[in-house]
Amino acid sequence: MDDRAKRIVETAVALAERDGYQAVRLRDVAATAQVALGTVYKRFASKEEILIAALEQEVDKLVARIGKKPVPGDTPQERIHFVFSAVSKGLLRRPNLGKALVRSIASGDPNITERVASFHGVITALVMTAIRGGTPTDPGTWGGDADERERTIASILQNVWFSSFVGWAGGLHEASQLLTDVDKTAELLLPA
Amino acid sequence: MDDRAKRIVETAVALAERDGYQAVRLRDVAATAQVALGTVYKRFASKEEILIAALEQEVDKLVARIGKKPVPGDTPQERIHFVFSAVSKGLLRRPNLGKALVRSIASGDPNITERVASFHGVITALVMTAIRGGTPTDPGTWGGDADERERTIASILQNVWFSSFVGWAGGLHEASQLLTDVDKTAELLLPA
DNA sequence: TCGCAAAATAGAACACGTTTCACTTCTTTT
DNA sequence: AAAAGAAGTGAAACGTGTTCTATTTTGCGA
Repeated sequence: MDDRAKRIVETAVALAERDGYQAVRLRDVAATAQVALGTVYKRFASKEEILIAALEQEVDKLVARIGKKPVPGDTPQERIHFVFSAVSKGLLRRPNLGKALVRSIASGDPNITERVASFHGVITALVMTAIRGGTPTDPGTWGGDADERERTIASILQNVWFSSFVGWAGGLHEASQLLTDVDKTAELLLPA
Repeated sequence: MDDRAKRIVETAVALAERDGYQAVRLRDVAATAQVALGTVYKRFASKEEILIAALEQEVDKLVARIGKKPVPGDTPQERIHFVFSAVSKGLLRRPNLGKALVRSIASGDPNITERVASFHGVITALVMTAIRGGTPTDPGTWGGDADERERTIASILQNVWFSSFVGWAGGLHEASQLLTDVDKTAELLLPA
């Protein structure tokens, strides 16, 4: 990502953080990033793609923060709690940004399908590492039949988390319910 | 809902079904429904609200179809499969409509929070009935402490279903994965 | 039936995502 | 250093959601 693209994404993040999705007006983004509107569209195909780029940036920061060390916690439950807590933190601390990103993720835009899939993939990898313990960015020993159950559990946890995240973004419940939902699910799915 | 409002929603459904969310152009809706644009906005605050009204109509049809009889199936798993199958059917059979409705549900628009909550409430009720067996529209004996576990399970199942639904709408996977995800979750959560 | 308030209408107007275009400014190649 | 092409710019223009207004139509109580 070149300099201009970085400024564009940073500006979009700042605007989303301050006043939410609808405040990310591309004319304002362009002006604030000191770039022409046409340049914005030379870098990004749409507003959604700018926000997805912002999401990727957040994910990169997250992985840089927690990906290098083994997931802390003595039980799968504790480690799962830690991972989802870390994932949620950045998004909940800036609610307007978080809601704007959810909206993009859930927009259904076919042009961003791959990047949304990649986002889900990163979360899945983190959760699987949390279940069995270890370091997220280590390949470890994956792929065997015995992983099937863990993969299913990771997928369920991620679905619960994501759905609850969307619910929070839509005003259905408080942020605290995110971790409550995940914890309850982990409790039922994992041997004590 | 008066006559004009009905025509508006019907038209929106028809357009969404044919060509998806972006094809629900309110000028077209108005013209096809033989109504002025201003009239559309007297009935509905926004495009999202029209689509949410369409969702409510679908939900009503669903409840009319499966709400009066006991949920069929001898085990909770079978009954859960039946309920989610029924819920998904109407939306998957008309994929463009389904995707348009998901988009509205997940839009995060605060003006529709209550109606989205009500939608989730209906699904939850159906699922809880499926878990213990019985007739959805019967009050039955709810609310005790012993229901807590069932309520949690229902909520998890619903979250998994919804998240998978959003994933399908975004092109992440095939429609068939919806029921696969739910079945796997039910298998892990419920005593055999 | 008359008169009036509410509802509906046609159409203009505005906001913002997106596209297009004519022009300028870099960068690279020779 | 000059030419050529790539990238950036400013501004206009288009589509569609949303709002506004002036006018007409409708329904209803007197």
